[in-house]
Amino acid sequence: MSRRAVSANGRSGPGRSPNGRQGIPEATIARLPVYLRVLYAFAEQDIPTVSSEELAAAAGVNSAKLRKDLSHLGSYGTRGVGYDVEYLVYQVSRELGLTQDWPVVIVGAGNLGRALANYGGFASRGFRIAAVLDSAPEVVGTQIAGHAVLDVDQMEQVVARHRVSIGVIATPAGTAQAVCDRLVATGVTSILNFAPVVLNVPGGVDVRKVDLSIELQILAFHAQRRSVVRVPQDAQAVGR
Amino acid sequence: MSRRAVSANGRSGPGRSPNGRQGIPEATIARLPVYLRVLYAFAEQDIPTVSSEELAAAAGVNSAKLRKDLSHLGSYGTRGVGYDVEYLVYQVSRELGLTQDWPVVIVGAGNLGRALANYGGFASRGFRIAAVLDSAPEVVGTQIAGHAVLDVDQMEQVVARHRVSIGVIATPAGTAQAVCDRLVATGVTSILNFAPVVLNVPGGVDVRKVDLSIELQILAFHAQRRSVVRVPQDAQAVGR
DNA sequence: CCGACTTTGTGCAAACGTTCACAAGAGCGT
DNA sequence: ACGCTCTTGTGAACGTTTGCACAAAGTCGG
Repeated sequence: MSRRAVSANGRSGPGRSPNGRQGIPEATIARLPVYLRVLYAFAEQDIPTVSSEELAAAAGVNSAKLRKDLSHLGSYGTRGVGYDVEYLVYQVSRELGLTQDWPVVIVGAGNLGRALANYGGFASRGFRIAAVLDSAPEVVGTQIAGHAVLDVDQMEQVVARHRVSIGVIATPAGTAQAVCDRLVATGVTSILNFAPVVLNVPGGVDVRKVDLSIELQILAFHAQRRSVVRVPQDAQAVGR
Repeated sequence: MSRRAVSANGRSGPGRSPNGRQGIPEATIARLPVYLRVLYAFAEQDIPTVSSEELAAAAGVNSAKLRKDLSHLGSYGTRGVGYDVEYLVYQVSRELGLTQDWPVVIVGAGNLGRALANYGGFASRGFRIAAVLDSAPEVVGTQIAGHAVLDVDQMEQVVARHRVSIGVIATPAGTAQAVCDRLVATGVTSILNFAPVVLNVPGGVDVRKVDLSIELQILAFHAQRRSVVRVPQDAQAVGR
Protein backbone atom coordinates (compact mmCIF):
# COMPACT_ATOMS: atom_id res chain seq x y z
CA MET A 1 0.00 0.00 0.00
CA SER A 2 2.50 2.54 -1.14
CA ARG A 3 1.63 6.15 -1.80
CA ARG A 4 -0.52 6.57 -4.83
CA ALA A 5 -1.25 10.26 -4.62
CA VAL A 6 -1.70 11.95 -7.96
CA SER A 7 -0.69 15.56 -7.73
CA ALA A 8 -2.53 18.35 -9.45
CA ASN A 9 0.06 19.16 -12.05
CA GLY A 10 -0.44 15.78 -13.59
CA ARG A 11 2.50 14.09 -11.99
CA SER A 12 2.56 11.12 -9.74
CA GLY A 13 5.24 8.88 -8.39
CA PRO A 14 8.64 10.13 -7.36
CA GLY A 15 9.67 13.73 -6.91
CA ARG A 16 7.34 15.04 -4.27
CA SER A 17 8.45 12.26 -1.94
CA PRO A 18 11.09 12.73 0.78
CA ASN A 19 13.77 14.21 -1.40
CA GLY A 20 15.58 11.14 -2.66
CA ARG A 21 19.30 11.84 -2.42
CA GLN A 22 20.39 15.39 -2.91
CA GLY A 23 16.98 16.72 -3.90
CA ILE A 24 16.74 19.05 -6.84
CA PRO A 25 13.48 21.02 -6.60
CA GLU A 26 10.82 19.98 -9.07
CA ALA A 27 10.50 23.56 -10.32
CA THR A 28 14.18 23.60 -11.16
CA ILE A 29 13.99 20.34 -13.08
CA ALA A 30 11.17 21.71 -15.19
CA ARG A 31 13.39 24.59 -16.25
CA LEU A 32 16.57 22.65 -16.99
CA PRO A 33 15.37 21.54 -20.45
CA VAL A 34 14.78 25.18 -21.36
CA TYR A 35 18.28 26.14 -20.27
CA LEU A 36 19.62 23.22 -22.23
CA ARG A 37 17.89 24.32 -25.40
CA VAL A 38 19.18 27.86 -25.04
CA LEU A 39 22.67 26.56 -24.34
CA TYR A 40 22.59 24.57 -27.56
CA ALA A 41 21.68 27.74 -29.41
CA PHE A 42 24.67 29.53 -27.91
CA ALA A 43 26.91 26.59 -28.75
CA GLU A 44 25.79 26.65 -32.37
CA GLN A 45 26.92 30.26 -32.58
CA ASP A 46 30.32 29.23 -31.20
CA ILE A 47 29.90 31.38 -28.13
CA PRO A 48 32.29 29.92 -25.54
CA THR A 49 30.92 31.39 -22.31
CA VAL A 50 27.72 33.02 -21.11
CA SER A 51 26.86 34.96 -18.01
CA SER A 52 23.84 34.09 -15.93
CA GLU A 53 22.33 37.34 -17.12
CA GLU A 54 22.57 36.47 -20.80
CA LEU A 55 21.43 32.91 -20.26
CA ALA A 56 18.52 34.03 -18.13
CA ALA A 57 17.42 36.59 -20.70
CA ALA A 58 17.47 33.99 -23.45
CA ALA A 59 15.54 31.52 -21.31
CA GLY A 60 13.03 34.11 -20.16
CA VAL A 61 13.74 33.89 -16.44
CA ASN A 62 15.19 35.97 -13.65
CA SER A 63 18.97 35.65 -13.45
CA ALA A 64 18.98 34.96 -9.72
CA LYS A 65 16.62 32.08 -10.29
CA LEU A 66 18.84 30.70 -13.02
CA ARG A 67 21.90 30.86 -10.80
CA LYS A 68 20.10 29.15 -7.97
CA ASP A 69 18.84 26.48 -10.33
CA LEU A 70 22.31 25.78 -11.66
CA SER A 71 23.80 25.83 -8.18
CA HIS A 72 21.74 22.75 -7.40
CA LEU A 73 23.78 20.81 -9.95
CA GLY A 74 27.10 22.03 -8.58
CA SER A 75 29.45 25.00 -8.88
CA TYR A 76 30.01 25.00 -12.59
CA GLY A 77 30.47 28.72 -13.17
CA THR A 78 33.52 30.96 -12.90
CA ARG A 79 33.09 34.20 -11.01
CA GLY A 80 33.80 37.23 -13.10
CA VAL A 81 33.45 35.20 -16.28
CA GLY A 82 30.30 33.14 -16.44
CA TYR A 83 29.60 29.58 -17.51
CA ASP A 84 31.44 27.56 -20.13
CA VAL A 85 28.72 26.72 -22.62
CA GLU A 86 29.95 23.31 -23.66
CA TYR A 87 30.69 22.19 -20.14
CA LEU A 88 27.32 23.34 -18.91
CA VAL A 89 25.55 21.55 -21.76
CA TYR A 90 27.22 18.37 -20.62
CA GLN A 91 26.41 18.86 -16.95
CA VAL A 92 22.76 19.69 -17.54
CA SER A 93 22.40 16.79 -19.97
CA ARG A 94 23.92 14.42 -17.49
CA GLU A 95 21.68 15.62 -14.70
CA LEU A 96 18.60 15.15 -16.84
CA GLY A 97 19.72 11.68 -17.85
CA LEU A 98 20.11 12.59 -21.50
CA THR A 99 23.56 11.09 -21.87
CA GLN A 100 21.87 7.75 -22.18
CA ASP A 101 19.48 6.51 -24.78
CA TRP A 102 15.76 6.45 -24.04
CA PRO A 103 13.67 4.19 -26.23
CA VAL A 104 10.11 5.44 -26.43
CA VAL A 105 6.96 3.75 -27.59
CA ILE A 106 4.16 5.87 -29.02
CA VAL A 107 0.65 4.46 -28.78
CA GLY A 108 -1.83 5.99 -31.17
CA ALA A 109 -1.00 6.83 -34.78
CA GLY A 110 -3.64 9.45 -35.32
CA ASN A 111 -2.89 13.04 -36.13
CA LEU A 112 -1.19 13.64 -32.84
CA GLY A 113 0.82 10.43 -32.84
CA ARG A 114 2.01 11.26 -36.32
CA ALA A 115 2.98 14.77 -35.28
CA LEU A 116 4.94 13.38 -32.35
CA ALA A 117 6.75 10.79 -34.44
CA ASN A 118 7.78 13.48 -36.89
CA TYR A 119 8.74 15.98 -34.23
CA GLY A 120 12.45 16.65 -34.55
CA GLY A 121 13.12 17.71 -30.96
CA PHE A 122 11.87 14.30 -29.97
CA ALA A 123 14.70 12.33 -31.48
CA SER A 124 17.42 14.91 -31.00
CA ARG A 125 17.88 14.65 -27.23
CA GLY A 126 18.53 10.98 -26.73
CA PHE A 127 14.98 9.85 -27.27
CA ARG A 128 14.55 7.14 -29.86
CA ILE A 129 11.25 5.89 -31.14
CA ALA A 130 11.19 2.15 -30.59
CA ALA A 131 7.79 1.74 -32.21
CA VAL A 132 4.53 3.42 -33.10
CA LEU A 133 1.50 1.32 -32.21
CA ASP A 134 -2.14 1.54 -33.17
CA SER A 135 -5.18 -0.71 -33.10
CA ALA A 136 -6.95 0.39 -36.30
CA PRO A 137 -6.30 -2.18 -39.06
CA GLU A 138 -6.24 0.51 -41.73
CA VAL A 139 -3.37 2.31 -40.00
CA VAL A 140 -1.30 -0.71 -38.98
CA GLY A 141 1.33 -1.33 -41.60
CA THR A 142 1.52 2.26 -42.84
CA GLN A 143 4.77 4.15 -42.56
CA ILE A 144 5.25 7.08 -40.14
CA ALA A 145 8.54 8.95 -39.91
CA GLY A 146 10.42 5.88 -41.03
CA HIS A 147 8.58 3.52 -38.71
CA ALA A 148 6.06 0.91 -39.75
CA VAL A 149 3.03 1.22 -37.49
CA LEU A 150 2.65 -2.00 -35.52
CA ASP A 151 -0.46 -3.52 -34.02
CA VAL A 152 -0.98 -2.62 -30.40
CA ASP A 153 -0.85 -6.35 -29.61
CA GLN A 154 2.88 -6.24 -30.21
CA MET A 155 3.34 -3.87 -27.29
CA GLU A 156 4.72 -6.51 -24.96
CA GLN A 157 7.29 -7.72 -27.48
CA VAL A 158 8.40 -4.21 -28.43
CA VAL A 159 8.76 -3.08 -24.84
CA ALA A 160 10.75 -6.14 -23.86
CA ARG A 161 12.92 -6.19 -26.98
CA HIS A 162 13.92 -2.52 -26.83
CA ARG A 163 13.86 -2.24 -23.03
CA VAL A 164 11.37 0.61 -23.33
CA SER A 165 10.70 2.49 -20.11
CA ILE A 166 8.86 5.52 -21.51
CA GLY A 167 5.45 5.35 -23.15
CA VAL A 168 3.56 8.11 -24.90
CA ILE A 169 -0.21 7.91 -25.03
CA ALA A 170 -1.69 9.70 -28.03
CA THR A 171 -4.97 7.82 -28.22
CA PRO A 172 -8.52 9.08 -27.82
CA ALA A 173 -9.62 9.66 -24.23
CA GLY A 174 -11.75 6.55 -24.14
CA THR A 175 -8.93 4.07 -24.57
CA ALA A 176 -6.19 5.93 -22.72
CA GLN A 177 -6.67 4.24 -19.35
CA ALA A 178 -6.68 0.77 -20.89
CA VAL A 179 -3.53 1.55 -22.86
CA CYS A 180 -1.95 2.96 -19.74
CA ASP A 181 -2.76 -0.15 -17.71
CA ARG A 182 -1.26 -2.31 -20.40
CA LEU A 183 1.88 -0.21 -20.63
CA VAL A 184 2.33 -0.40 -16.89
CA ALA A 185 1.77 -4.15 -16.93
CA THR A 186 4.56 -4.58 -19.46
CA GLY A 187 6.95 -2.67 -17.25
CA VAL A 188 6.80 0.89 -18.52
CA THR A 189 7.34 3.24 -15.58
CA SER A 190 7.18 6.68 -17.22
CA ILE A 191 4.17 7.84 -19.17
CA LEU A 192 3.50 10.99 -21.14
CA ASN A 193 -0.23 11.37 -21.59
CA PHE A 194 -1.82 13.50 -24.30
CA ALA A 195 -5.33 12.16 -23.82
CA PRO A 196 -7.66 14.45 -21.88
CA VAL A 197 -8.21 12.12 -18.93
CA VAL A 198 -6.74 11.71 -15.48
CA LEU A 199 -4.81 8.45 -15.54
CA ASN A 200 -4.84 6.11 -12.60
CA VAL A 201 -1.51 4.41 -12.02
CA PRO A 202 0.02 2.34 -9.24
CA GLY A 203 2.79 3.80 -7.11
CA GLY A 204 6.21 4.00 -8.67
CA VAL A 205 4.88 5.00 -12.07
CA ASP A 206 5.52 8.54 -13.19
CA VAL A 207 2.84 10.25 -15.28
CA ARG A 208 2.99 13.63 -16.93
CA LYS A 209 0.19 15.08 -18.95
CA VAL A 210 -0.03 17.56 -21.78
CA ASP A 211 -3.47 18.93 -22.44
CA LEU A 212 -3.89 21.28 -25.35
CA SER A 213 -7.37 22.33 -24.39
CA ILE A 214 -6.41 23.19 -20.82
CA GLU A 215 -3.79 25.64 -22.00
CA LEU A 216 -6.33 27.33 -24.23
CA GLN A 217 -8.79 27.62 -21.39
CA ILE A 218 -6.21 29.28 -19.20
CA LEU A 219 -5.54 31.76 -21.98
CA ALA A 220 -9.25 32.40 -22.30
CA PHE A 221 -9.50 33.17 -18.61
CA HIS A 222 -6.84 35.85 -18.81
CA ALA A 223 -8.19 37.22 -22.06
CA GLN A 224 -11.63 37.52 -20.52
CA ARG A 225 -10.32 39.19 -17.43
CA ARG A 226 -8.39 41.66 -19.52
CA SER A 227 -11.48 42.69 -21.41
CA VAL A 228 -13.64 42.83 -18.29
CA VAL A 229 -11.13 45.00 -16.52
CA ARG A 230 -10.59 47.26 -19.48
CA VAL A 231 -14.17 48.04 -20.38
CA PRO A 232 -15.02 50.33 -17.45
CA GLN A 233 -11.83 52.23 -18.16
CA ASP A 234 -12.34 52.63 -21.88
CA ALA A 235 -15.70 51.46 -23.14
CA GLN A 236 -15.28 51.77 -26.84
CA ALA A 237 -13.79 48.49 -28.01
CA VAL A 238 -16.81 46.28 -27.32
CA GLY A 239 -19.52 48.73 -28.16
CA ARG A 240 -18.90 49.33 -31.82
CA MET B 1 8.50 50.94 -19.67
CA SER B 2 5.88 48.55 -18.39
CA ARG B 3 6.80 45.24 -16.89
CA ARG B 4 7.83 42.72 -19.45
CA ALA B 5 9.01 39.90 -17.24
CA VAL B 6 8.58 36.46 -18.72
CA SER B 7 8.02 33.91 -16.01
CA ALA B 8 9.53 30.48 -16.09
CA ASN B 9 6.37 28.55 -16.79
CA GLY B 10 6.09 30.23 -20.12
CA ARG B 11 3.60 32.83 -19.17
CA SER B 12 3.93 36.54 -19.39
CA GLY B 13 1.57 39.44 -19.09
CA PRO B 14 -1.26 39.48 -16.58
CA GLY B 15 -1.78 37.13 -13.69
CA ARG B 16 1.35 37.47 -11.63
CA SER B 17 0.78 41.18 -11.45
CA PRO B 18 -0.94 42.95 -8.52
CA ASN B 19 -3.97 40.73 -8.39
CA GLY B 20 -6.41 42.44 -10.74
CA ARG B 21 -9.78 42.56 -9.04
CA GLN B 22 -10.68 39.68 -6.79
CA GLY B 23 -7.59 37.60 -7.49
CA ILE B 24 -7.98 33.92 -8.15
CA PRO B 25 -4.61 32.22 -7.63
CA GLU B 26 -2.86 31.12 -10.78
CA ALA B 27 -2.53 27.59 -9.46
CA THR B 28 -6.28 27.41 -9.04
CA ILE B 29 -6.97 28.63 -12.54
CA ALA B 30 -4.73 25.93 -13.97
CA ARG B 31 -6.87 23.30 -12.24
CA LEU B 32 -10.29 24.65 -13.14
CA PRO B 33 -10.24 23.15 -16.65
CA VAL B 34 -9.56 19.74 -15.13
CA TYR B 35 -12.49 20.08 -12.77
CA LEU B 36 -14.62 21.18 -15.66
CA ARG B 37 -13.75 18.12 -17.70
CA VAL B 38 -14.51 15.82 -14.80
CA LEU B 39 -17.79 17.62 -14.16
CA TYR B 40 -18.83 17.06 -17.76
CA ALA B 41 -18.12 13.36 -17.29
CA PHE B 42 -20.39 13.30 -14.23
CA ALA B 43 -23.06 15.24 -16.08
CA GLU B 44 -23.02 12.74 -18.94
CA GLN B 45 -23.78 9.98 -16.46
CA ASP B 46 -26.73 12.01 -15.18
CA ILE B 47 -25.24 12.31 -11.72
CA PRO B 48 -26.96 15.34 -10.15
CA THR B 49 -24.60 16.14 -7.30
CA VAL B 50 -21.02 15.35 -6.27
CA SER B 51 -19.13 15.76 -3.05
CA SER B 52 -15.76 17.44 -2.99
CA GLU B 53 -14.32 14.05 -2.15
CA GLU B 54 -15.67 12.38 -5.29
CA LEU B 55 -14.79 15.28 -7.52
CA ALA B 56 -11.30 15.49 -6.10
CA ALA B 57 -10.71 11.77 -6.60
CA ALA B 58 -11.79 11.98 -10.22
CA ALA B 59 -9.61 15.03 -10.83
CA GLY B 60 -6.63 13.52 -9.04
CA VAL B 61 -6.30 16.16 -6.33
CA ASN B 62 -6.69 16.54 -2.60
CA SER B 63 -10.27 17.30 -1.59
CA ALA B 64 -9.29 20.22 0.63
CA LYS B 65 -7.49 21.79 -2.29
CA LEU B 66 -10.50 21.33 -4.50
CA ARG B 67 -12.80 22.96 -1.96
CA LYS B 68 -10.46 25.89 -1.55
CA ASP B 69 -10.19 26.25 -5.31
CA LEU B 70 -13.95 26.31 -5.73
CA SER B 71 -14.38 28.68 -2.80
CA HIS B 72 -12.52 31.30 -4.81
CA LEU B 73 -15.39 31.34 -7.28
CA GLY B 74 -18.05 31.67 -4.61
CA SER B 75 -20.05 29.47 -2.26
CA TYR B 76 -21.63 27.15 -4.74
CA GLY B 77 -21.87 24.02 -2.62
CA THR B 78 -24.47 22.82 -0.15
CA ARG B 79 -23.17 21.56 3.18
CA GLY B 80 -24.15 18.01 3.86
CA VAL B 81 -24.92 17.44 0.18
CA GLY B 82 -22.16 18.55 -2.14
CA TYR B 83 -22.15 20.46 -5.40
CA ASP B 84 -24.85 20.51 -8.05
CA VAL B 85 -23.05 19.25 -11.13
CA GLU B 86 -24.86 21.31 -13.72
CA TYR B 87 -24.70 24.51 -11.72
CA LEU B 88 -21.01 24.05 -11.04
CA VAL B 89 -20.31 23.38 -14.71
CA TYR B 90 -21.91 26.71 -15.48
CA GLN B 91 -20.05 28.61 -12.78
CA VAL B 92 -16.65 27.21 -13.70
CA SER B 93 -17.30 27.81 -17.39
CA ARG B 94 -18.30 31.36 -16.72
CA GLU B 95 -15.25 32.01 -14.57
CA LEU B 96 -12.97 30.66 -17.28
CA GLY B 97 -14.69 32.78 -19.88
CA LEU B 98 -16.01 29.79 -21.80
CA THR B 99 -19.56 31.06 -22.02
CA GLN B 100 -18.42 33.25 -24.84
CA ASP B 101 -17.03 32.26 -28.19
CA TRP B 102 -13.27 32.39 -28.77
CA PRO B 103 -12.18 32.51 -32.38
CA VAL B 104 -8.72 31.01 -32.75
CA VAL B 105 -6.25 31.23 -35.59
CA ILE B 106 -3.78 28.38 -36.06
CA VAL B 107 -0.53 29.24 -37.81
CA GLY B 108 1.31 26.26 -39.26
CA ALA B 109 -0.45 23.43 -41.05
CA GLY B 110 2.20 20.79 -40.54
CA ASN B 111 1.62 17.61 -38.61
CA LEU B 112 1.03 19.45 -35.37
CA GLY B 113 -1.22 22.11 -36.84
CA ARG B 114 -3.28 19.40 -38.45
CA ALA B 115 -3.51 17.49 -35.19
CA LEU B 116 -4.67 20.63 -33.41
CA ALA B 117 -7.28 21.46 -36.02
CA ASN B 118 -8.67 17.96 -35.75
CA TYR B 119 -8.54 17.87 -31.97
CA GLY B 120 -12.09 17.54 -30.68
CA GLY B 121 -11.55 19.08 -27.27
CA PHE B 122 -10.46 22.18 -29.08
CA ALA B 123 -13.80 23.04 -30.60
CA SER B 124 -15.97 21.66 -27.83
CA ARG B 125 -15.33 24.31 -25.19
CA GLY B 126 -16.20 27.50 -26.98
CA PHE B 127 -13.10 27.64 -29.12
CA ARG B 128 -13.76 28.02 -32.82
CA ILE B 129 -11.12 27.79 -35.50
CA ALA B 130 -11.31 30.99 -37.50
CA ALA B 131 -8.60 29.91 -39.91
CA VAL B 132 -5.58 27.71 -40.43
CA LEU B 133 -2.66 29.55 -42.01
CA ASP B 134 0.55 28.36 -43.64
CA SER B 135 3.21 29.79 -45.89
CA ALA B 136 4.07 26.74 -47.98
CA PRO B 137 2.36 27.00 -51.41
CA GLU B 138 1.83 23.24 -51.59
CA VAL B 139 -0.18 23.29 -48.36
CA VAL B 140 -2.17 26.47 -48.93
CA GLY B 141 -5.53 25.56 -50.43
CA THR B 142 -5.68 22.05 -48.99
CA GLN B 143 -8.47 21.13 -46.62
CA ILE B 144 -7.92 20.48 -42.90
CA ALA B 145 -10.76 19.58 -40.58
CA GLY B 146 -13.20 21.40 -42.82
CA HIS B 147 -11.06 24.48 -43.18
CA ALA B 148 -9.24 25.53 -46.31
CA VAL B 149 -5.68 26.42 -45.40
CA LEU B 150 -5.08 30.09 -46.16
CA ASP B 151 -1.86 31.86 -46.95
CA VAL B 152 -0.21 33.44 -43.95
CA ASP B 153 -0.50 36.78 -45.73
CA GLN B 154 -4.21 36.73 -44.99
CA MET B 155 -3.53 36.84 -41.28
CA GLU B 156 -4.44 40.50 -40.89
CA GLN B 157 -7.76 40.10 -42.70
CA VAL B 158 -8.71 36.93 -40.84
CA VAL B 159 -7.89 38.40 -37.43
CA ALA B 160 -9.82 41.59 -38.11
CA ARG B 161 -12.78 39.86 -39.74
CA HIS B 162 -13.32 37.28 -36.99
CA ARG B 163 -12.10 39.48 -34.14
CA VAL B 164 -9.52 36.84 -33.24
CA SER B 165 -7.75 37.38 -29.95
CA ILE B 166 -6.10 33.95 -29.55
CA GLY B 167 -3.35 32.70 -31.82
CA VAL B 168 -1.78 29.24 -31.87
CA ILE B 169 1.76 28.89 -33.19
CA ALA B 170 2.49 25.46 -34.63
CA THR B 171 5.34 26.41 -36.92
CA PRO B 172 8.98 25.31 -36.85
CA ALA B 173 11.14 27.05 -34.26
CA GLY B 174 12.85 29.25 -36.80
CA THR B 175 9.76 31.16 -37.87
CA ALA B 176 7.91 31.23 -34.56
CA GLN B 177 9.16 34.61 -33.38
CA ALA B 178 8.35 36.28 -36.69
CA VAL B 179 4.86 34.78 -36.68
CA CYS B 180 4.43 35.86 -33.08
CA ASP B 181 5.44 39.44 -33.85
CA ARG B 182 3.00 39.53 -36.71
CA LEU B 183 0.17 38.12 -34.62
CA VAL B 184 0.82 40.71 -31.93
CA ALA B 185 0.94 43.47 -34.53
CA THR B 186 -2.50 42.50 -35.80
CA GLY B 187 -3.92 42.73 -32.29
CA VAL B 188 -3.76 39.17 -30.97
CA THR B 189 -3.16 39.31 -27.22
CA SER B 190 -3.11 35.62 -26.24
CA ILE B 191 -0.71 33.16 -27.78
CA LEU B 192 -0.30 29.44 -27.36
CA ASN B 193 3.15 28.45 -28.54
CA PHE B 194 4.11 24.92 -29.58
CA ALA B 195 7.42 25.88 -31.12
CA PRO B 196 10.47 25.11 -28.96
CA VAL B 197 11.61 28.70 -28.52
CA VAL B 198 11.14 31.37 -25.89
CA LEU B 199 8.94 34.03 -27.44
CA ASN B 200 9.58 37.68 -26.84
CA VAL B 201 6.41 39.72 -26.54
CA PRO B 202 5.55 43.23 -25.42
CA GLY B 203 3.71 43.77 -22.15
CA GLY B 204 0.02 43.01 -22.15
CA VAL B 205 0.39 39.94 -24.32
CA ASP B 206 -0.17 36.58 -22.67
CA VAL B 207 1.96 33.66 -23.85
CA ARG B 208 1.70 30.04 -22.83
CA LYS B 209 3.91 27.34 -24.18
CA VAL B 210 3.57 23.62 -24.68
CA ASP B 211 6.80 21.78 -25.31
CA LEU B 212 6.62 18.08 -25.98
CA SER B 213 10.33 17.54 -25.66
CA ILE B 214 10.54 19.26 -22.29
CA GLU B 215 7.97 16.93 -20.81
CA LEU B 216 9.92 13.93 -22.05
CA GLN B 217 13.11 15.26 -20.55
CA ILE B 218 11.46 15.69 -17.18
CA LEU B 219 10.29 12.09 -17.37
CA ALA B 220 13.81 11.00 -18.26
CA PHE B 221 15.18 12.76 -15.21
CA HIS B 222 12.88 10.87 -12.87
CA ALA B 223 13.40 7.60 -14.70
CA GLN B 224 17.14 7.98 -14.40
CA ARG B 225 16.95 8.84 -10.75
CA ARG B 226 14.78 5.82 -10.11
CA SER B 227 17.32 3.51 -11.68
CA VAL B 228 20.27 5.17 -9.99
CA VAL B 229 18.61 4.91 -6.62
CA ARG B 230 17.50 1.34 -7.14
CA VAL B 231 20.74 -0.24 -8.32
CA PRO B 232 22.65 -0.23 -5.02
CA GLN B 233 19.60 -1.74 -3.38
CA ASP B 234 18.93 -4.48 -5.91
CA ALA B 235 21.54 -4.82 -8.61
CA GLN B 236 19.96 -7.40 -10.82
CA ALA B 237 17.72 -5.51 -13.21
CA VAL B 238 20.45 -3.76 -15.16
CA GLY B 239 22.98 -6.55 -15.13
CA ARG B 240 21.17 -9.34 -16.92
C1' DC C 1 -38.70 20.18 16.66
C1' DC C 2 -34.50 17.86 17.72
C1' DG C 3 -30.40 15.37 17.54
C1' DA C 4 -27.30 12.63 14.61
C1' DC C 5 -24.84 12.83 10.54
C1' DT C 6 -22.75 14.67 6.43
C1' DT C 7 -20.13 17.91 3.90
C1' DT C 8 -18.72 22.57 2.94
C1' DG C 9 -15.83 26.66 3.67
C1' DT C 10 -11.79 28.51 5.96
C1' DG C 11 -8.09 29.87 9.70
C1' DC C 12 -3.68 28.48 10.31
C1' DA C 13 0.87 26.51 9.90
C1' DA C 14 4.17 24.28 7.23
C1' DA C 15 6.34 23.53 2.76
C1' DC C 16 7.78 25.35 -1.32
C1' DG C 17 9.30 28.82 -4.68
C1' DT C 18 11.03 33.42 -6.01
C1' DT C 19 13.64 37.57 -5.61
C1' DC C 20 16.76 40.76 -3.48
C1' DA C 21 21.10 41.98 -2.16
C1' DC C 22 25.69 41.16 -1.15
C1' DA C 23 29.97 38.72 0.25
C1' DA C 24 33.32 35.80 -1.81
C1' DG C 25 36.08 34.67 -5.88
C1' DA C 26 38.23 35.15 -10.25
C1' DG C 27 40.43 37.81 -13.89
C1' DC C 28 43.03 41.81 -15.57
C1' DG C 29 45.74 45.89 -16.08
C1' DT C 30 49.28 48.43 -14.01
C1' DA D 1 51.43 42.58 -5.57
C1' DC D 2 47.41 45.35 -5.57
C1' DG D 3 43.19 47.31 -6.42
C1' DC D 4 39.37 47.53 -9.82
C1' DT D 5 35.76 45.26 -12.12
C1' DC D 6 32.87 41.63 -13.07
C1' DT D 7 29.98 37.70 -11.96
C1' DT D 8 28.89 33.74 -9.26
C1' DG D 9 26.79 31.44 -5.31
C1' DT D 10 23.79 31.97 -1.38
C1' DG D 11 21.57 33.87 3.10
C1' DA D 12 17.48 35.99 4.18
C1' DA D 13 13.00 38.06 3.25
C1' DC D 14 8.92 37.60 0.99
C1' DG D 15 5.05 35.60 -1.50
C1' DT D 16 2.46 31.55 -2.96
C1' DT D 17 0.58 26.95 -2.46
C1' DT D 18 -0.68 23.03 0.07
C1' DG D 19 -2.96 20.32 3.64
C1' DC D 20 -4.80 19.76 8.23
C1' DA D 21 -8.39 20.22 11.22
C1' DC D 22 -12.59 22.03 12.67
C1' DA D 23 -16.60 25.19 13.16
C1' DA D 24 -20.62 26.36 10.55
C1' DA D 25 -24.44 24.94 7.98
C1' DG D 26 -27.16 22.07 5.83
C1' DT D 27 -30.11 17.27 5.44
C1' DC D 28 -32.81 13.54 7.27
C1' DG D 29 -35.21 10.24 10.32
C1' DG D 30 -38.07 10.00 14.10
